Amino acid sequence: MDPSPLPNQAPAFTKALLAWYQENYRPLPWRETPSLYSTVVSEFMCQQTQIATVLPYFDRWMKILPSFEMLTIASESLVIKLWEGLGYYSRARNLQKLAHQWMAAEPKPETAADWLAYPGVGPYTAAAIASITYEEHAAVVDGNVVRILARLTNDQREFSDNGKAVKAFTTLAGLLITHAERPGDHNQAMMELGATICSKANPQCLICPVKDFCEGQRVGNPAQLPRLAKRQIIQKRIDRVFLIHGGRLLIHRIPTTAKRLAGLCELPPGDLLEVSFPAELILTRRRGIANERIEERFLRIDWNSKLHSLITKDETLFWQPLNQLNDITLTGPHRKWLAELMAL
DNA sequence: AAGACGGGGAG
DNA sequence: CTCCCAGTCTT
Repeated sequence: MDPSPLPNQAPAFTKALLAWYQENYRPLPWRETPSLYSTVVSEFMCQQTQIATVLPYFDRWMKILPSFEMLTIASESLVIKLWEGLGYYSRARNLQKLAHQWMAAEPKPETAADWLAYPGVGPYTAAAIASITYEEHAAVVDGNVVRILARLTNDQREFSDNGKAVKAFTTLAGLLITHAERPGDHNQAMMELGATICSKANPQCLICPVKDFCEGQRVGNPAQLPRLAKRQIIQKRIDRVFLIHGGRLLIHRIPTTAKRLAGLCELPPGDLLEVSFPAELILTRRRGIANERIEERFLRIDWNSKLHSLITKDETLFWQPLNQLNDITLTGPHRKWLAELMAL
């Protein structure tokens, strides 16, 4: 006899899930002394970023900017500096805008619908804030939840992208949280389950607290779900210059009007300085950006008068003293690779 | 409905 | 090396 459909078992499901969560949750810093502010900050940082990466950033941020009010007072350059290396810098700018809006708001936003109007807050973050801080029965639907629900229902559909999958499981996620005693913990438990037990690779079905509700586990291959189409990877290559002159390093400040990394600093692109071979190739590094695969080649060039005129003419190029490199905000990889370049 | 947005950890 | 993660915004 087939088991009852999952929605009919929602009360028992959330009960089992919460019981497991209470005994097994990781003591993350934003769970120690929860507040609206710490919840908002952690949710912004965790967008598209793994928890382990976020931890040191979160701790430093909360020490320096412990409240919405402090965040509104801070300079944008400090905010970006604290975000250096996390990526998706619009999150940091949106977070500061949000702080300003929240300070001015009266009455204060509480529901997910209220929060959805704030910059940088989409369906996921709105539900997270409303459930964790205000115990609203709003379900988060992210990659973790999609994976869990696809396996629970043994859903074999193939989704062309993550957005489609999220939409497909939003209704079910909402049904499951309806009867949750503590909606905030229910949502966090779903994410915790996805991060630890119902992981993408090698799910630990034997110790899963909701395996009795899982059609995927009952029928066959939960590890194969969900079925998501993979995206094409684009290959790129860029040459950059590593030039030190008079105790200063040549830096390129990305225009604030740029689409990506606006306002941040980087090692100057070679084409900006009209660098041509032969130049001394001193380091090659690769990195991924979204669906791009970028190879960066670093060239050592010598200072000359032609460069001087180019640099003087271009306002995005400037000299930064070597002992003041921490005063500028570099892109994450360049911050890291600069140490290697200096050692050469 | 697509594409853009950054970076790093895991396997 | 490849994959993809506590998504959102723009076009």
